[in-house]
Amino acid sequence: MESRYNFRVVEKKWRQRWEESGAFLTTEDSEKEKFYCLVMFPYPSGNLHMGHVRNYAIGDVVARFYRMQGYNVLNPMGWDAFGLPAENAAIKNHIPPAEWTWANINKMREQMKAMGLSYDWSREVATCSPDYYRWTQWLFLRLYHHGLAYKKRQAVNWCPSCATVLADEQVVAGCCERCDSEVTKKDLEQWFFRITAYAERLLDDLEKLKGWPEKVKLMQENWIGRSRGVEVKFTAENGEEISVFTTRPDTIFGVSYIVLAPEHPLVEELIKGKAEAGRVREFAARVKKQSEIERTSAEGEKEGVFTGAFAANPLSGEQVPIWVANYVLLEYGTGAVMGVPAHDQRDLEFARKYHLAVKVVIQPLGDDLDPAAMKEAYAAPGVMVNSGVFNGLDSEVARLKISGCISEKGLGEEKINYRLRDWLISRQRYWGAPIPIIYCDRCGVVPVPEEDLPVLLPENVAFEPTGESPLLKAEEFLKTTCPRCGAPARRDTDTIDTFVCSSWYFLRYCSPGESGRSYDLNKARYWMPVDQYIGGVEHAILHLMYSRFITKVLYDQGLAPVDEPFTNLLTQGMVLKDGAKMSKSKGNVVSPEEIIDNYGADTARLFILFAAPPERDLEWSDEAVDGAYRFINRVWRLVYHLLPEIKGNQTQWEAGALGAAEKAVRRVIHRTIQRVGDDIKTRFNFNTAVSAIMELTNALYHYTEGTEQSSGHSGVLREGAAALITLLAPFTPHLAEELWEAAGGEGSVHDQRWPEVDEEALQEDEITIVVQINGKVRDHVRIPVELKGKEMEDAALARSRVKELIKGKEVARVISVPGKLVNLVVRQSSSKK
RNA sequence: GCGGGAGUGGCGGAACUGGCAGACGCGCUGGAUUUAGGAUCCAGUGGGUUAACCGUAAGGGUUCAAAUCCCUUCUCCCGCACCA
Repeated sequence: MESRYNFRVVEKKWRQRWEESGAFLTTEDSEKEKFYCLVMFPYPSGNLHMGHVRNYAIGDVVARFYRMQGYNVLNPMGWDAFGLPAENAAIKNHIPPAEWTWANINKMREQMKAMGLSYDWSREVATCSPDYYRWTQWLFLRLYHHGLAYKKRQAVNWCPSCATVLADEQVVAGCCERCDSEVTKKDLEQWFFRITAYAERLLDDLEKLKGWPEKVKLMQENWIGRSRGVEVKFTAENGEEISVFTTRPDTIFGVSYIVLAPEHPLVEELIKGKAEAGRVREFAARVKKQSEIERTSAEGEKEGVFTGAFAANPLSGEQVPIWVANYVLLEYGTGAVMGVPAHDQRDLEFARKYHLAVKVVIQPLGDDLDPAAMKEAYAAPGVMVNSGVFNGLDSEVARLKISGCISEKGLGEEKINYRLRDWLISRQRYWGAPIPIIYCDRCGVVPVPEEDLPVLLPENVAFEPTGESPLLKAEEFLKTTCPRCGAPARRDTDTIDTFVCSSWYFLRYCSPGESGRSYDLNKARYWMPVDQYIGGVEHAILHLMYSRFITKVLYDQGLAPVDEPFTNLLTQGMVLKDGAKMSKSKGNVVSPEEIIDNYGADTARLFILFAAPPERDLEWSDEAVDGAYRFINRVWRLVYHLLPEIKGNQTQWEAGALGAAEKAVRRVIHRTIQRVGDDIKTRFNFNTAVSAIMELTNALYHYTEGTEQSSGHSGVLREGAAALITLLAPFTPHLAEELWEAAGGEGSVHDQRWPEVDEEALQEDEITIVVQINGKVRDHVRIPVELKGKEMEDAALARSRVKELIKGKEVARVISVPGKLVNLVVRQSSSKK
């Protein structure tokens, strides 16, 4: 063993050995309990960034830890390899997307390997490989055949820069999630997945996900957005029925107008022949042109026009004017709402602006609302007024009664609405899995038969900077024959949203080599669900909800062994530098390659795990990296100096015969074993786990330097060194492996069992407790551990310092907490005494 | 606006069920070693007139005891954004 640690040599040596020995290859083993540890696979941009390093370092600690706990651990890695950057590179540099992507994959795989991650590389998958996307296409067909994939024409989100459509989830604040350009609307015929059919289950099953952060569940809950209410039919003067959705049927007598979305199909009927027709059409045209942002921004001015038509309130019979306004969305509910200005803030604002009636139908207790003076709508419960037979009722009661009354009389029905929309999965891009659909003039839409999959992406295509998908011009791809009638037909030129590719990869990892099926259900049954999933919060809605949806669909068809894919979820924070996310434009990027070159993978891993708990953002610090590096060298030196004591030494000791210093060290050793295990397993607090290991290192240093040798000395050192090395193994695997070998350990440190806590070693005879006077710490006292109540109190009162401080005072009360403290509550003694 | 999270030394962060605030690390100060620097080792390091006291965003409360529980306010971060 060298006296100085040479990470370059050592890290390389062990990576080679692990690879040669297949140390991390995994197979199903019914004897062992499985643990599926998964980090979100990356898009192969070609370069690992610090966020990746953090993600994989965390995952690797978890995987290695559970392996040492005796679990059969699946820890795979792969590539979310379809996507726009490959196409952009093709346009810019004339490199085919496949070539570019595979080159990046090879580069990133090397970078990952340099981190010393314990992946089973034999299970690697890439979504752009035909062996994989064949099954993504198969998945599409499964949905298609079950009525869960359908095509429809509608105004969809269009990103002009990516020249493709986007799902609602991929539009962030009116901009493209990927490139930030402003999203516009385009009328197109597109493929959708009927995720709304699963809205209720996606919502209800959130409850099953005990191991998910509340925050993520809440985000999904809000996104799905369930609301219970009633659809009520108002009748227009021309006899047309207008359905409106409301969650507040109790306010129905307060309706003073009806509003339709400008795109509502009934608008044209209503304005036919009316003087207002021109103005309404003009208004509707203008609103449609508004971008998503203008239209939906909260501060946006509510605007509307009167249609000239009226409708009858189904309960009161009252005639109310029908308006068209920009704040009503066609896609939600029925695309029409009832306006109740007195009890809804938006309606009040609208009513004030256009001088519409305000009618109070719910009075707060002990107050009297004045409709003419109201500045804020009253949305809380109260007593019903101006509501016919419902007057005097509590509004909460009235809500149910009115709702019941409406459905009984056939005026409408109770309904649950979701904000979740169907998932638009068509993309007008080349670099994705082609949608396996054929259009035949005779047969119409024909799915590609499963045995004809994959529909291969043509490789001989030209990329031009027009933004148009090259598939549109790929004649040999386009032209095909109808599988049903054999007539000439053409293929769908769109590709499948890459989020579909990534919503089943965790199943593919269970049996990645399968060529005759998407995956082996028995193997999936063994491995699924993922026990620990780790990734960024940015996927809280998109990827995580899509994966849940796809898993449920497969489950319902008997194809997946579970209906929720991820048991536990850890969402890691970002890596920041100078308080901001690392980005090229800010020039605050720290390259993982450089850090690994200069300090080694173990240092990089240790720093990142130590600097902050995983859910929180992590501030990069060059100095702290030095600190991690120093610690690693400190451990090396410690073991180097202990080598003569520990190597080949088999001295045993009688526990009772140990000296006080030896007992103290053993206590630290076993407390550390306990703390590190707890921190990893129950709290993911790798930072405190590392700090505990640092304390152990310090304790061993102090023990070797400051103590005379006594009984059990070498044995205790050996125990301490072994614990230190094994506890470090998940964090700094190369260092641990080298030290393990140097210290004469058998086999690989990563095959060792996690050390057991010796409860006896934790026992203390004497402890220090705190003595408080009136809640302030005034003294400490050593007492036998088992002392309680009165005895503790006596020990405290026996202290001279305590005596001094309470002299002439009366002890009114004593609180003693065994093992912790004694608190004496004193006051000036009364003169009567 | 609604929903969620956070606020602790010079810095990153500890403090698990209310029980010694600041573990561990960085930085800093002093010392040892060294021709020197670096590296290493040891000691110290919340403020404070060095001892009372004050200190966990601010103010109030509950309690023998509050970073931790309750109320009010402020700041920052994240998500949703007219969802009827």
